[in-house]
Amino acid sequence: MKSDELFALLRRRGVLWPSAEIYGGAQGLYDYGPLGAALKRRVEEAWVAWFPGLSHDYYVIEPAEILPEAVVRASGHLENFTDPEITCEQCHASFRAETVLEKVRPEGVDGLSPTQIAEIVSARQVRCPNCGSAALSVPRSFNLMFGMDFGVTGKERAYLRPETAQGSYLSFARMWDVGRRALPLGIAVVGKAYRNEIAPRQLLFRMRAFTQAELQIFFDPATFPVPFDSVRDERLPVLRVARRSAGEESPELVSAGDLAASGGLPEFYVFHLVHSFRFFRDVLRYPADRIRLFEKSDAERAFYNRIQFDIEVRLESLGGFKELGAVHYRGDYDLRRHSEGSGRDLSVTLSAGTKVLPHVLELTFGVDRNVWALADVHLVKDGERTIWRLPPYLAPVPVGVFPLMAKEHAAYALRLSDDLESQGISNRYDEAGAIGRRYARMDEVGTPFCITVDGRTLEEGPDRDTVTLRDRDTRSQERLRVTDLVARLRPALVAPRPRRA
RNA sequence: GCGGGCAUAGUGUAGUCUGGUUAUCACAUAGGCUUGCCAAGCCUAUAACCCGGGUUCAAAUCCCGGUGCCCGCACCA
Repeated sequence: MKSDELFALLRRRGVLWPSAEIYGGAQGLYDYGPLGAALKRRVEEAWVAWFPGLSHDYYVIEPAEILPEAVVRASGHLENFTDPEITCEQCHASFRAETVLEKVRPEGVDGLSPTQIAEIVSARQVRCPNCGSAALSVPRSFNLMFGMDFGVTGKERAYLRPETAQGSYLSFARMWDVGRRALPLGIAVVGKAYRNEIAPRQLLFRMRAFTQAELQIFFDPATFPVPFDSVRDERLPVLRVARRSAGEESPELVSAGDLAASGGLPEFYVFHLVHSFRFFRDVLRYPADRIRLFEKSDAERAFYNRIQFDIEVRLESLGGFKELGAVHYRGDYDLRRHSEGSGRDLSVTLSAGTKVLPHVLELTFGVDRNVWALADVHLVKDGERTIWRLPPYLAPVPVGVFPLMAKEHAAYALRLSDDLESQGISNRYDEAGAIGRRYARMDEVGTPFCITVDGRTLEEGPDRDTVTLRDRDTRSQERLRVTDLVARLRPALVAPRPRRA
């Protein structure tokens, strides 16, 4: 489905719509409706079960969304989260200052003010890379963070967090004591991050307020033991830098063992890459042949990342592979910067007596992007019917309960709906229209199971208190006792989780 | 940010060029009749010209500004 059509469907069904619509909308902001909010919540729950579920020493916290200026100065966001831009007055093309100046100033423009950049442009007679004109504008400096006054004096500055990870770094010292004073230690955050994007576009793929799920694993660089044998034979669809520079865009299947042995990647990194891949393939159920692990080159990744693979999924609506998650080996950059910035030594003493500044492995996941991808991948047309083949444990409404005939079976069906709800089976009751139309409605919102109360349910005899259970994907029906429903449904509604190391 | 295109019920649309009756049609939604396990049929109802200004006797239609969406460029620590 193209993105327009998909978005129209999601709007109509109450999954998602533009924010502040009655005022004409606000760029880069979207609201989730009932179905979208429920779906997003289930995706977050599945993520928490899977990633923080990898170890007893991984914790989920909820840090503040507002960062004092000192924090973003230390993290580098204040100076680096900006893009000095130069615009050509002649042809109206615009470029990063760094690009325009790369010949006359190969060391880059970090730390230069817009005025200094303008002076270099005029002194060196730099011309537009596009049309050759000398009519280049003074660069604007634009910080991608939302800043605000903080406190009553208005003198203090603070910023909405541009990524959730900072909260984990800030909490590390406290968590070292709350946890077992051992490495590895994992700190996960699921929450909003904010970026004042220049050109928000492609719906949920570049928003100004978006939800990230990130696990920061702090570890001793000398040793990060992982049960590597449990993943050694997994074959991963990787697209490495060497293969990319040969012009290839399709991934090749390489075993985890080979990636570590001859591929030059540490075992702990490959281990977590496998678990990330499995989450996308086995939990979100994106088809394996639509997933690729895209290695970022030195030039492409942030300077502090030592290894970076983006997890990409091919989306029909957006016409190509899109980044939905990533695995970053960030080294000791974060704790070192915050040690320097705060004056507090964040290195720790291990039980063996050695003192180390932990390194960070970051597993990051874009929640909103995956909500969109789950629609793109699993929402399919079958003739006249539209079916959202979501994994059952992600379905916003997992169960529908219908009376075959409203007049005769409604009372029983309503009671059944209530009973299921109180036993933790979330469901929707519907008696409007023909039964086939109700099934179709539920197919479209991804409900995997529909229960129908009919004449046999109410009759005396062997079928008393039995109902039909209809499957969304096969459309097959089975007849079973009402008392067996919960045991039958519950296992399908629990997201998978890995075995703990 | 730049350039181009577009904006009509919940959704998709006709009408705009060439200003003029009660703004077209389909689907969806709600109610009724009928039917009773996969979007059936009939009747009825709800519901729209993105926002602001201008031109005109008269604006969905022409002009200006804004907002939003799409495409390309640029950007995405």
